[in-house]
Amino acid sequence: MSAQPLYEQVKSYVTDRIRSGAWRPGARVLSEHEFVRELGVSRMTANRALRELVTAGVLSRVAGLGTFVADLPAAAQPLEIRNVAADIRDRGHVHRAVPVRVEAALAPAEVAAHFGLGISELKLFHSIIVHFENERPLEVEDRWVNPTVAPNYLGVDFTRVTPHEHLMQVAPLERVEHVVRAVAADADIAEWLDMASTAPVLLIERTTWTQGQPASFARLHHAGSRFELRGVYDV
Amino acid sequence: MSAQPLYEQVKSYVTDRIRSGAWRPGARVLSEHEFVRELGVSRMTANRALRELVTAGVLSRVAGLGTFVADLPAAAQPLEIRNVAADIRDRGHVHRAVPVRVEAALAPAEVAAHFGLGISELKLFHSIIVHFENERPLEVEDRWVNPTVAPNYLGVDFTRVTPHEHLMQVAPLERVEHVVRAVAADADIAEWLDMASTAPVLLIERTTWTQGQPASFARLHHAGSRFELRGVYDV
DNA sequence: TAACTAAACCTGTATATACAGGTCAGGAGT
DNA sequence: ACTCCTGACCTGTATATACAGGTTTAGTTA
Repeated sequence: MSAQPLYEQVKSYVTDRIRSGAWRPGARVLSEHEFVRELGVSRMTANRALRELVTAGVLSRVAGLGTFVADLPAAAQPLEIRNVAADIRDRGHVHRAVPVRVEAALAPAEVAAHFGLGISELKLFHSIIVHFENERPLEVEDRWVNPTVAPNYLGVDFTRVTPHEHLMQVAPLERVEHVVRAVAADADIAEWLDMASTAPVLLIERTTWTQGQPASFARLHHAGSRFELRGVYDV
Repeated sequence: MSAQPLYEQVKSYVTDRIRSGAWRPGARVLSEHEFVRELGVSRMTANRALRELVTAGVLSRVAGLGTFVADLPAAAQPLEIRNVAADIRDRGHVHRAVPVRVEAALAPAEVAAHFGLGISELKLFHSIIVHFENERPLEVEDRWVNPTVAPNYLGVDFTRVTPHEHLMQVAPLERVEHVVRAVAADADIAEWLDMASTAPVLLIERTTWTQGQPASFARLHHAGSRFELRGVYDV
């Protein structure tokens, strides 16, 4: 029929009016039955359009009351954390990974805490890998891995497979948590990232769980001058 | 009938198998007709469940081929940027905003660029506000505002209304862009945030558009030791 | 052998219908 | 004046049905 599906046209009908200011936050939008009368679509089509705008955060609905423009469209803006290796290749640049350390080691207390361990005798797998973009260091990946989840971790060739890719292969991902902070580089990080000591570093801490147990805890250090996170929110 | 809607049960049926590892990334999941036969639901119910898992990034579908477990469930992990004032109050703490500067001024070149202006004669509105959490400075909000969008900006009492709240009131939000970086504090920021000069700062740059034109460009400086972004991804 | 075709799948969209249950206003009864 | 009930309207879920169009395989034809 037309270029766009009907339910997308209904969504545009709503978002156009929100963007133009005709419908302001908190205002009531048409009911499903009103869309049926006004636009000549079926209720199920109107329902799908409105439901999808709810999951997108644009509208909010109360059964029995009506549908409303969401109060705070900017309350929580999403940002994207992406895979570094894929990111570099997407930019058309050359990615190279250099393993600095691959070992079994006792985790320091603050790392052990992420695995739900106390001061433990258990050795974890530990890897430090420097990721280069066109031969400039971009990220230092300092990762601790639960040996029961990835028993062959120490034997992986990390110049060809990233730790994340290996973990995804051996165990299904169940939950990922990220914390982003700005910190000062310590001596090691500064050297690996080829920058002045105490220079600002964008640190992403990523904890992953699989089948109910912590699988991996990674600290991703990025040179502040060479790395940024981006996010765009439309409508 | 049961506690959970049918389509949610179908979603759980799928995510349970993905979490357990029975269905791995790239694997084919049941077709809609197979769900009808296996689970005794209608095709529309199966369709809704699978469609919602696609928008959640868990599955991917190809018309004519089938439905598959998404290859990279961790390809792009969402992070949340939230409203500072609301964030502080959500933690049960006291928020106080102190306007340091509210003026009309010529924008420096790198700010003017965000408004699509060259080296311009046009004065923009400019505000610098320090946000305190329990009397400790948490964020310095350095914002430039398009006067045509918010003509009364300079008259707002920023101890009571945040600039963001005022902008939301006078103009509908159309697009928001964020860039997150780690930078070293300059002398002013360090003083306002009560920390050592050149200490690491988590900088969020937020540009907003309304009705096709740039409305506001804000630099949100956060003490690295006191601020973090968090995001959790499940299933 | 190579090219075309038909059948059997698949997802994507759109509709009519049905029932459940939440919310509110107004009227009936105490 | 107050309570209760009912009816109108709302969203939420579930189904059967229909048609369009993509993909693959098998079979047929040139």
